[in-house]
Amino acid sequence: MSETVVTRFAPSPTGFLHIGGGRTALFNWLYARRFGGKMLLRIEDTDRERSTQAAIDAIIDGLTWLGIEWDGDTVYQFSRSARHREVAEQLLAAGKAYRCYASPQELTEMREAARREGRSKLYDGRWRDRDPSEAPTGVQPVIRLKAPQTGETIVDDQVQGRVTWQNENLDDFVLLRSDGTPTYMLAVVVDDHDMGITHIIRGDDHFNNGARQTQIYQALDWKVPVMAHIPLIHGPDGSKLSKRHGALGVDAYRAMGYLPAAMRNYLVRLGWSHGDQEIFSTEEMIAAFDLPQIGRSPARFDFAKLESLNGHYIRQTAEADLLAEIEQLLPHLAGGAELKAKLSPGVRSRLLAAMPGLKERAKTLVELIDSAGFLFADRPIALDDKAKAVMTDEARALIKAVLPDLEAVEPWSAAGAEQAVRTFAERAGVKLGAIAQPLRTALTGRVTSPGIFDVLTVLGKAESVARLRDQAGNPAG
RNA sequence: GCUCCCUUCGUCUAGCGGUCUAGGACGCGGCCCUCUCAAGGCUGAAACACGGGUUCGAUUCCCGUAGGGAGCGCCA
Repeated sequence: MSETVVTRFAPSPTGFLHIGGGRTALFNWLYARRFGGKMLLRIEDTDRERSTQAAIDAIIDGLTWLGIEWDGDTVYQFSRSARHREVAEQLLAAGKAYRCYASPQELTEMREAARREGRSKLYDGRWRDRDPSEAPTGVQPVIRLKAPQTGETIVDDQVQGRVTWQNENLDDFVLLRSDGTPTYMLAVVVDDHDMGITHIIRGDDHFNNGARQTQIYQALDWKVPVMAHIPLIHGPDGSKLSKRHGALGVDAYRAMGYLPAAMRNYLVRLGWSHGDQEIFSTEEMIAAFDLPQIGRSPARFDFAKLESLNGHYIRQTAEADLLAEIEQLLPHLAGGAELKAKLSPGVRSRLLAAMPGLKERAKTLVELIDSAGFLFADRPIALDDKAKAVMTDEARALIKAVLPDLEAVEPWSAAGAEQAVRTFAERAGVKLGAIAQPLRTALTGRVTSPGIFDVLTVLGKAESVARLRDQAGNPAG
């Protein structure tokens, strides 16, 4: 009878939800879903100095945006400190832990001396076997685990394999601080146990902690959960992921115009694979995800691939959904508010009509919004530098010459406009491109845009003609 | 310094002793399509870190070397 899978995501609220945390959460979520289990969320806020409500909000927002849902109530670790203390006392009573009266200064000196002499910086166990009567008065002790000094501690990790530590290389670490609050090491074990966690999937940076935590489980005679330590994500140059590289909050990725589905797809393929498959719907990820396919080497973060994936998902998304995404994104963008104000029903329907041509060309939502700028620009249309170079005297002359043909198109349609322009080009003895580029420039102010006949259609006859007249040099009317 | 981990194209990866003249994807080059830019199609360049073993046979197993990473707090 196999037990139900229970995973957890346990971030410390000392900053935003970064990309590595997002992936860890995704893996936990996928694993739980795959095996019909649950994923719990625990906020590790035992560091009162650095934990903030803003960080908690950012983490929850980030997970929500990524589409990762957790089960049950969020557990706040700090609220469980009485229980943590209780377990520390229990260990003390059982002789599995002891009080250490060494002061922080004393320990610093110990480590410095160890370093000078080329010895290990581990705690030397100076209070391990001392008689309690020797305790100095007026000093609040910490409680340390009485860890085994011989033998070995084994972590049978699902990703890293079976790894063995010689116990002499592990020390008597602190369980309870002198102020009576638990350390991370103790709190994690107690909470994971009490919450019924069966699988711990977390970053590789916790791998060494895995051995220490195993010792706590053993001292308590509790069952050690299955562990899976996933490799960290590195920057493009292979070094630690820094802010400059992409160690941004997931909210930053939203602001850059990435879609949650693209983000999930990119993240799931960072360190995990399923044969040659690159594109995964959420259902496919859940169906295929498992621990053995997680690689053991760190992956570098690559914006180019993320962009490519994002472009794919943008193209896959229905026009109306894209419009909704854009409207949700606007408040997160600089200058988004003014743009939002311009979204009248008329502009929205224009945007919707132009969307097929727009989404084909955009790698991010921000690019999409930018390329849609001509739809709500005011006349006369401002030309960018490349557009100015196109707008030569000949170009103006061509626009002026084709205008009457365009004005004669009735009813206004892409097909009608196309026929008029093609016929004109033939008559004038110029290639279609020679007339299309000036038209595009006059209509959009840019040298790239969706197909010119689509632009004409979306803008409508009156607006198109007016914009063309602006550039042809003829004042309207 | 000590402990632990990692090493296939520039990047993400497939590969779990012979099927590898090493596959896919992103990126890059070329061609096609074409009103621009994309998208799409075709195509090209591009990798098993190095040195020893084990084996009839190593990208795959073992040991070194080099390089990279993580940890060594009364932080998490």
